Amino acid sequence: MKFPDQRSFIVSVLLGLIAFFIAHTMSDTLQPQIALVAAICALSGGIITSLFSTATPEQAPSTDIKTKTIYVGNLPYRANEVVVRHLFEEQGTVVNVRLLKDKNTGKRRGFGFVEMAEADAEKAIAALNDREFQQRTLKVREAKQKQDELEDE
DNA sequence: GTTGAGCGTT
Repeated sequence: MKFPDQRSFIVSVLLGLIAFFIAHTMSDTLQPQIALVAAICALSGGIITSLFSTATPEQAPSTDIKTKTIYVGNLPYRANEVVVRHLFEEQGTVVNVRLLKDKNTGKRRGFGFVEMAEADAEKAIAALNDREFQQRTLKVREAKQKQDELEDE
């Protein structure tokens, strides 16, 4: 039998041993069997805890899908996130949309990022790049990686 | 209220 969470198993064993020694040092006033019972209780308690802690190994399936971030440039300033999301949803499921605004003025800067599932993202890039959108020709590329994300891989 | 190449905010 393999423990899914080895760390909590080790912890439970250590707790059992500690409980055993504590009970053993007091065994002149206690029955020797009580020390053994205490150790078993601590050990089984730890095992049950470790089993429950790994009872939910799977996360939300939506966060498990491989997603790709798409750069969208040359957007009209008046375009909002809802409209952009709608445009990309023609090609697949949109996970997230971010249109960058100026930090100080809060005005839109005319480009943004759309996050989609990998397969949908490829489709969307091919279908929407150089496409007319509100009198403007969109620039749709695969986004460059952020600095923070370079460390993960 | 304006502008127009670009790759980054909670």
